[in-house]
Amino acid sequence: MDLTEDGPSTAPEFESWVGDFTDAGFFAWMSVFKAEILVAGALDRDLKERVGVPLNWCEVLSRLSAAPGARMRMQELADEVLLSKSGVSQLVTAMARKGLVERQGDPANLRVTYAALTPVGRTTLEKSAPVFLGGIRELFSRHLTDSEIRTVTRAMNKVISATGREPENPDRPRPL
Amino acid sequence: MDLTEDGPSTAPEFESWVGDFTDAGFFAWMSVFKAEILVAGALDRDLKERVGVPLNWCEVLSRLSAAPGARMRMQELADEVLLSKSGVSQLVTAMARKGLVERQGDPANLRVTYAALTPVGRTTLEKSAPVFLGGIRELFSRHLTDSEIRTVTRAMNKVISATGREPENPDRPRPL
DNA sequence: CAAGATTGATCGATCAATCTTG
DNA sequence: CAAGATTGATCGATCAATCTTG
Repeated sequence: MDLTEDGPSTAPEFESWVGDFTDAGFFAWMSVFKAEILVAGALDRDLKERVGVPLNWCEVLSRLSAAPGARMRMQELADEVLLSKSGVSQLVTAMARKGLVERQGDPANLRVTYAALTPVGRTTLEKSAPVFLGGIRELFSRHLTDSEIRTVTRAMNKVISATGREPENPDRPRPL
Repeated sequence: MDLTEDGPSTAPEFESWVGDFTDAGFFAWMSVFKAEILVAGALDRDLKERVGVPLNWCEVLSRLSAAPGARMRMQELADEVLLSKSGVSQLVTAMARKGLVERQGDPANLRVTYAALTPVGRTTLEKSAPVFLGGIRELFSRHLTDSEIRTVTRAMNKVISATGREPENPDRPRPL
């Protein structure tokens, strides 16, 4: 914990640096924490019920479809969906069992494995994407003004960057 | 999905109601999604490493300490920490095994069970709270302006309310 | 040995089934 | 029967260990 730098909303100097369960930053965090869990949960139930595919799978399908050749290295995929290497390995195994993705080796570099979208996977993506996007709108963005959407995005992207990860890049969108 | 009502950021009528992976609402959601996962993960690792207690446990301790009599019904606790009934039951069993909480029956109503904070639990809370709150500041609120904190809180609380849950109430804070 | 990936053990959470009390 | 809680089966994710290739 570095106490020498001051952020934008640091408490006055005569207060403890720790803050307490009553400060505004704490409630802001709690609001993000709860909103994410509730919306992601509802989204996941929706997708399972209406398309038979969990939120995670939907994310993977959408990322693969946006990648060149509709495929990605396991490592890279793990990074994008915020899963561990082993997590992605198991996930891809499960999705492959359903025929949505396919493992492909690279003859030029025998160390890497690609996860590749199959035609069935693409069809499933086309079915799930409207539910996914509609859910995000109904559960989340519908309740915010354009200005709030901009502020929230900017604020959360700063938080993401501070962890050393890349925020989502709107200039590299995911076409359907 | 209800298509008859219009929210603040609905697309123009000539566009599909579904939106696509490129719209601002989608990127706002992704930013919240990622930020929550990354911050909660870092917070959890921090707490485990420095206090030997996961984020969930810390939440439970803090909620119990804020409750009248430092105890809550299992049901109520489940609701506050966004876990299922069985989830809380197992969680309390695990925490009780470490002596942090205690199950208490109510002689007046034999159906309910209380989870009560023990003295050891209170000591653990006092050790973990600074790490918890410091982590939130370092990982999250430090990177936001006061104005962003206010906007994010208001926006996420609207989203939470729309799911039918209660946002955190700053007028009922959690004293340490 | 480092990079990339997988496997097996384990942990945490949910769901469905069950139990007890009002 | 409904409310409150727990138990057992199962699922998803991680970590540590292992395997293969550069």
